Formats: sequence, C-alpha cells, structure tokens
Amino acid sequence: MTATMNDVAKLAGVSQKTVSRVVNREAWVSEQTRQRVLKAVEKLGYQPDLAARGLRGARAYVISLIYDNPNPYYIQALQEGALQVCDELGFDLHIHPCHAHAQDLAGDLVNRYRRSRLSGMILTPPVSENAQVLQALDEAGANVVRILSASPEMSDDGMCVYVDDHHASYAITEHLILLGHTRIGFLWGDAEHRSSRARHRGYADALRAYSIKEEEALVLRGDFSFEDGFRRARQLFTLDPRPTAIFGANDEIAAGALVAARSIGLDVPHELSIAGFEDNPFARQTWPPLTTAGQATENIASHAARLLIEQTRERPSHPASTKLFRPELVVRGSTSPPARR
Amino acid sequence: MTATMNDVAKLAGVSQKTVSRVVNREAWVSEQTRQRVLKAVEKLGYQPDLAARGLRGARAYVISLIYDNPNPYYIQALQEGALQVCDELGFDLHIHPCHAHAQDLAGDLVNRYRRSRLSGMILTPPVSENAQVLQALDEAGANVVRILSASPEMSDDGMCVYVDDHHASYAITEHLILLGHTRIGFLWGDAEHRSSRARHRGYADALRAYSIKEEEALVLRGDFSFEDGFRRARQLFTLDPRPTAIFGANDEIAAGALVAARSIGLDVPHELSIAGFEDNPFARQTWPPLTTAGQATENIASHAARLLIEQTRERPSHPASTKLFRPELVVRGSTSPPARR
DNA sequence: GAGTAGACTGACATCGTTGACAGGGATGCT
DNA sequence: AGCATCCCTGTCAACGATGTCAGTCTACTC
Repeated sequence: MTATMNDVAKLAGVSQKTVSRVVNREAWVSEQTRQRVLKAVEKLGYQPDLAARGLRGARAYVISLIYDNPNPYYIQALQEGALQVCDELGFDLHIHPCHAHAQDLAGDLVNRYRRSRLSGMILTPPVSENAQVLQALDEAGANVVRILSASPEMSDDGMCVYVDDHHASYAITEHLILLGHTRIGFLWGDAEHRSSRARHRGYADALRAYSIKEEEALVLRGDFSFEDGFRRARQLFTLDPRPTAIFGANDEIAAGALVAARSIGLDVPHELSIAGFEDNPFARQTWPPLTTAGQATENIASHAARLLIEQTRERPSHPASTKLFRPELVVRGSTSPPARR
Repeated sequence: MTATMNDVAKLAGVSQKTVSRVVNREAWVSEQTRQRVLKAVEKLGYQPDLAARGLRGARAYVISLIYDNPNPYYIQALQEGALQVCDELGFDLHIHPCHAHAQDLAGDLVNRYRRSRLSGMILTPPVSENAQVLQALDEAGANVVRILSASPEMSDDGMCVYVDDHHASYAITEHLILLGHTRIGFLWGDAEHRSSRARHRGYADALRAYSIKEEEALVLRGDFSFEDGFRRARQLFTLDPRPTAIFGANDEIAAGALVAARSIGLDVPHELSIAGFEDNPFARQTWPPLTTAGQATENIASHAARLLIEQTRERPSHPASTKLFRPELVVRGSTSPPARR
C-alpha cells in the first residue's frame, strides 16, 4: 500500500541504494539523478519508514524527553519546543514522565534508551542533576542534552542548556526593593532542584547588595506546589510585623500565596506584594496578575533538541556547545510600593 | 552490546522462534521450556526491540495521541493515562499536537500513521469530531479510538469513549437553581466542539425542568479561553439586573469570569456565584475555589488506550465496545445562595 | 496397529532500510 | 600509455524481530 524505497527506485530507474542516498542527502549523486529520484518520491508520496531506518542504522530517529515536574504549563512548553524541531528534522519524540525518586530510575532510563534505540535524551530538572542517572547514561554511551539551572562554575560535563535563575531572581528581588520593600518573604521550591538554590541565592545576593539583612523567619523551605505556597504564606502572616512582600520561587507558590492573602482578607498588591517565577500563562490568570520572570521554555526546549540532533549526526564541526538563557522580569499587577504604616 | 533474541536463544538452548513465542505469550510452549527461556531473558536483561518488531509485524508497537487543545492540564492528564497503559503493555506513545484547522490535517495524520507504522490513534476533541479526518483515516484502514462528548443518539461509527457532558452540565445548573438562582449566565466554549453544544443543552434543559425561561442576553458564545471568559463576563455585568450566577463551559472560562468579577469589585460567591466545568487542578487554585464537574481525564485516556491496543490484537471476542463516563459535580466555594436584593 | 489429532519446536524467508565494498567511467598527472 | 584519483552507481549482507510452514513426538481413538 505505502510506497517503499524500492518502488521509488523502480519508477526512477535507479537502484534502491541511490534513492537512499538522495533521501539522506549524501554527497556524490549527480544532479540529474537527484532530480529524477525526487520527482519519483514526490509522485509516490514516499516517506522513509522510521522503524526500518532505525533498525539498520546505528542511530534511530527518535529522541526522548525526560521530566519529573508537576507543572503542566512547563511541560507542555517543553514538548512543543522539542516537537517543533523534531518535525522539522524528521525525528520522532517520545515523552517520558518519571519519578525522580523511583527505585531504579537510572536503570529504567538506560533500558528505555536501548529498547527504543533512541538517538538521544533531553533531561530536565531535577533528573538533569541526578548524578547517578548521568553516570549510568554515560556508561551506556547515551547521547544526552541537559536543561538545568546555571551554576556559578558551569563545570558540568556534556552538553547543557543553562537557565540563569540567579540573575532573574536577583532582578525580581531588586524590583521589590526598589519599590520600597525591605521585609520580603521568600518561599523556596524543592531544595534538591539546583534552580531552587540558585533562586534563593539571587534573592539573598540582592538583599545584600542593598544592605538589607536576610531574616531567617522570612525564608521558608518547602516544595514547588500551590498548596505548600498557600501553607507557608499563612505561616508568614503570623509574623509581627508581617512582610510587605512575598517572593515565591515559582508561579504556583506565588498563586498559593495570593490565595492565602485573600483568605485572610489582605489586599494584593496594596497590603502585600507578591512575585512569582517562570511566567506561566497561569501567572496571567490570577487576580491581580503576577509579577514574575520568565523565558520562553519552548525556545529552551527547541534549542536543546536541536543540539541533541546535531550531535547525533556526528558533525565534528560543532564542539559540545552550551547556551545560557536569561529569563526576563515581567512586571504585572501583583506588586506595588508597600502601604505606609 | 544489548542482548538480542538470538543471544537469549543460545543461552537457553532453543531456537530464536521459541524465544519469540515465550516473549509474546503464544500458546503451545511447554512450561519447562518457558521457564528456561524466561531465566535466560532475565539473566541477559533482554528487551524486545520495538523497531524490529514493528518492521516485521503488520502491527507496530506504537500508538499516537492526537490533540488540539489549549488546556495543559487536560492534555497532561490524557498523556499520563495513555502512557500508563502503554508502559504496562509494552507500547510506545507518540504525541501529536495539531491544529484542527490546519490545511491538510487529514492527509497529515494519514502520513503519520504510515510513516511511524502506528498501531492506532487516539483522537480527542475537536479532531475526534472532524468528519474529513475520520473518513481519511478510515480509508487508510487506520485503527482509531475517539474520545468525545456523548450525543443523544450515540450513533458514531467505530470505537468511542464517551463523556456525558449533558448530564454533568445539567447537574451544575440544577445545583445553581437549587441554591436559589434564576438569572444564570452561560458562557459557551467553542461551538464547534460537540461538548460545548452538549453543555449548553444541559444548561437549557435544567432551566426548562425548573420552568425558568432561558434569556438570550444571558447566554454568550465564544471560545474556551480564560481571556474570552473574562471579556464575556464583563459583558454580562453590564446587564441590569445582573445575573446572580455564571456558569462557564470550562474552568478556564470560569476563572476568567472570577477575575472579571474581582476587577469590578464583586464579591464571589456572595454577590455572584461562578461554576466551571472539567475540574482541573486549576479549579482548586483560585480564590474561592471553583464549583465544577469533572471526571478523571486520566481514566478516560487509559480506557481509550486499552481499547485501542486490544483492538490491535484482533481479539474478535471484544466487539467494538464503547464506554460512557459521567463527570461528577464538585461543589466548592465559588457558589452560594444569591444575596437578597 | 494404523490413523489422527494435539502439543511442541525449528528452519527459513521476510519487513524496509543502511553500511561495506566493489566497479566503471572520466579526468589529470607522470 | 599507464596509473592514480575523483565521481557516481550498483550489489549484497545485515539489522532483530515475526509469520509460514513443516516437522517430531506423544497420546488417544477405532
């Protein structure tokens, strides 16, 4: 039913191998032959069979996106970015949600890698920071690109796409300080995420830069969830005096804080400013909309996918390159100067 | 490096074919041989290669999930549900976001079907209701399961997983009526979605059942987005008298209405009740949390995936079966009796 | 005791593609 | 003229599984 390479070859009057050469853009095919083959391809609506291709070739035409992240907006953006590049370059994308704490995550990923003959994997936080996983994949000879928070040293092995959380977090904190806030609560994300630590450092560094002392009671650890943001915000409200601003390590936490404020009748932003991080669509759908910082996750993912696929093609011209993305401050209605007391 | 069926066969001292039989749970293999093979499989960590399998067999071991839906929570739930079944049954899942209005969606899907040798496709609204797509896939002999809103006739061809939007929408409207509301605004979702029409019918039928006249001015068409919910809610607020309740055809619309209410200083639920539909996690993260109706989308998707894979296996024992899911009413803080005027 | 059916196993071709290698014609160099 | 080199093309085996078919070995029936 579906046309195969053989059909194309017959129609074009060449050998199957020559069709393969044309399709794969190999060198040394005469222009004349090329055109004839392409015409036949067109006519038959031929499309290479990914399974057969992957079977014979060392490389298959599939990459996998690995994530463990509760934020659907983030995940969807990742997927869209990666898919766009895959479509363009004729690859398939597999998605693999997983649990960062699963029994044998490393083994599982290695199995997947083999079983599906992956060309490569895109690792996202926190899996991209899991030393055990990285080692196992490295030993298996897997082709990996990691998305992760930039660390001051940037000394990671392999190909990485960095996000400068520290910088953006500094910018958000500075924004609050410049509005006149000095008592700024900070709600952590999962401490095991490197990005959480970077975001906290950005906060602390900004305070220091403006000679504001970091108060222990204003900084609460927890996780990246809405619920935990809600809980911890309420905890901050018991302080006397209350903080005049809260900076949540992601938009979900900030949204939780927003609802917490509402729940005790606090007016945002006049009685309390709230800022988030990531700039989900979500952040635009609260009232008031959230001040936050973000970078199109889609771009980050598509960059990672492109890097990965290029590496697959073994073009030695591209040395293992990295890239740094800088999220940008987005000021919306949830922050304003503190009310005078 | 990775073990193949041949390696397993050698170790177990049987033919490759026998290993294939054991792995695929075919009948007529002696228990003794089975055990020996399984031990060898275990020892070598053998996993069947999906590409090779798909190449030889008519069926491949991949299904695809097709969607065009702006709601990441919904999509993620679909994905999780489908993936769970795929993992269990040894299939791969491809995801394929698309645009329902794309130039040649039907052709694109058929191409994909062939190119990746899919075992089948799960179609979600609104693609699952696109006659042109259905016909093209049918002609290509594609194996399809559709997720879609139940219609009164239920006369769809092929395998379907139905969601009873009408029933749930009736329940929500009834809930509002029983609280004492009579002027209830209704904000449509995209009219081309069958579910939108079903939800509106549920609303209208409930009003009729309680002898409340449907007022044209209270019913506004639009799409499923937050922004459009916001816009249309503001439009409703210009009416005199204002509606005392708004029912949005999904949670996003309802959230938009919530923010709209806030923006003109209306207190929810006391001055205005708001209800949504779908029960996203999202609906719990507003203030107040939304009254809504929902059914675990994950279950719907996993049911669809299971149906699809079973059909692949050509077990004639299962006639093309369908299933009806009934979303349930979830009452939260965004609805209450109307204030007395 | 022959025939038949049922349980179990293996040999071999095959899916659609790519990789290794060989071959042939044109061109350039000695 | 002879040889090497550069283009261009084709032949053949292989990837790792499954499907077809033919076989063997037991047990049961008549």
